[in-house]
Amino acid sequence: METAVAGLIQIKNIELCADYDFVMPLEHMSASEPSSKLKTVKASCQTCRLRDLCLPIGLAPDEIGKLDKLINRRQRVRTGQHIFRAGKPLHFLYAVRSGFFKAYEVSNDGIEQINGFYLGGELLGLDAIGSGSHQCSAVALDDGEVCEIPFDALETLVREIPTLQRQFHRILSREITADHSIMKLLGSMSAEQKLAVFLTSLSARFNMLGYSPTSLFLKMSREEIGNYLGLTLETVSRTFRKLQDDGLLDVQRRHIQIRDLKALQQMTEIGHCNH
Amino acid sequence: METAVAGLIQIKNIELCADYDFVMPLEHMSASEPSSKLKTVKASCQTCRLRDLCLPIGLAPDEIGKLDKLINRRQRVRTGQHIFRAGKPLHFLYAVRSGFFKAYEVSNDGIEQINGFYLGGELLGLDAIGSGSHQCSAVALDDGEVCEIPFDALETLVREIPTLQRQFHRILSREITADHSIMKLLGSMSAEQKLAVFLTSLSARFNMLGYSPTSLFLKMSREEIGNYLGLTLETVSRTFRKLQDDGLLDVQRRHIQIRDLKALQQMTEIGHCNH
DNA sequence: CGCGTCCGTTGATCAAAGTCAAGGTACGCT
DNA sequence: AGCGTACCTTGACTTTGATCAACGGACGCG
Repeated sequence: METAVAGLIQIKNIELCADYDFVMPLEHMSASEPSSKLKTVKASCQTCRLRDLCLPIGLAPDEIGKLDKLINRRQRVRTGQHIFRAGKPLHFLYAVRSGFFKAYEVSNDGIEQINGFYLGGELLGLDAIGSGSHQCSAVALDDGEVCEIPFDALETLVREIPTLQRQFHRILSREITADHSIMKLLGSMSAEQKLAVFLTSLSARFNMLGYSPTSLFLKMSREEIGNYLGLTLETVSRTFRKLQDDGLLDVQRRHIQIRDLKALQQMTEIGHCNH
Repeated sequence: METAVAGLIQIKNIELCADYDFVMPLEHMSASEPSSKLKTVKASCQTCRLRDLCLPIGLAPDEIGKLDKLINRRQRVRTGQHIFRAGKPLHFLYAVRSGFFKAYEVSNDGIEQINGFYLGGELLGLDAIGSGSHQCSAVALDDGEVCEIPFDALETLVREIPTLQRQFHRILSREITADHSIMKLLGSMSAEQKLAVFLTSLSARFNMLGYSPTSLFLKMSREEIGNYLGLTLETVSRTFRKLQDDGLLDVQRRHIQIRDLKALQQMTEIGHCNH
């Protein structure tokens, strides 16, 4: 459990990046977001430690410079704050620099549906491009930072820099393939498999960001996990228990210690699906 | 039931478009596809009746001309033929001109997962952009035609024509939002709701193409519907029965006559979801 | 420090959909 | 025409996970 806590701290540390001055704190989200106190700083892909995971992959230094000029600011976001809301016009895409975000929709019957969780290096707001307004809302489940990318300017730059264009298309396409995996999960996996996929996916993403792949601190509740995986919160809880009893995990509420990552990954593949 | 058959015939008619000469029949898919006899013709967006649904939306006539130059051919595809296979490198995207297509993946445990069904005006192969090779296979469930769009050339043209760029990005983004709807469906709807969504979606798409929104001829088996919706084929069959007993449908195997579209659409929204 | 709230756990019960099995129907092929 | 196969339907039974309910621990706040 001490290690789990260490994992947590590590996750939080990603946002520490010394070489930027804070520009004046700014009330960004006006009336509709009374609790917002988003600090903004000049963003820089040049020195961002996520530049090999994010939009700038493969860009030459001068091209990254152009991209930097376009991304005017980096925003600090506190837990519980929204970066955008469903229905609002699309002005920016948001690149996650640090923290942990949830994208969700609320249907007119008032039921929430979580579309995904987003970590460092991932892009939020792509589903808004089709209609020009955000389909989902995005909220921080942990303190973090996002880079604000003006969409129109990005499209213009994308026309100038083929490598950037290619990368942008890749990102859009990968969002599609990721959704296809989730569709497979939702349509044909048992509760146990779903949770195994969920954990191994988180594990891999944390690992990519340089954190422990086995010591996870979950930023979301059991209910949110269940919502995302098509399960009830009780089933999520019981399934965590089951995986713990089988010796695959140590579960201490939101601190998850993966004891047997191999076995978890195998559960992901093996076809004891239903249909 | 006669009307259902009429619907079917109508669907097939879309591929009749008199003003193109058939170029020589061509063995397109070489060794791996022994049954292929794909005839190809010069494609033309200019005169395509789907130009307001497809990639050329909003383009000026001269811009459509440029797009035409790039899309070198239109291919006839017979029922059961593949247009591409998972694992093959991405050379082309395919715009459906007519017919009915299924995109699916087979995981290494041999289980098929259907990602979607594609009708006229829709684009196949978008999930290949991320990795550069096709993630899924695409097969015709009915005779039809597809336009072959060289992806590299498309990216180049997209850089030249902002309107085309915008439209391409919209299409990619809409694929994402469509997948999100399916995720919601898979994660939180009852069998009855799933089928209602499935039918109303098909109905709307047929309608958009100019066909009857109430008289559907399904090109896929119960098993394929179930696979897509996260149900077994038996449940699909029973649920069709239930909807028929409730007076919403007439079901004659694959001929579906929608008796109460309004009611079907309402089932789609109402929140007797589970979690 | 003590209280209240939120979140997670656990148990008992129930229902929806999966599984297994047995026909039935349409359609293509010889 | 007759046969065979693939697909669909229907029934009986089982199972997984949802639902309802009670409780317990952690944390924040007065």
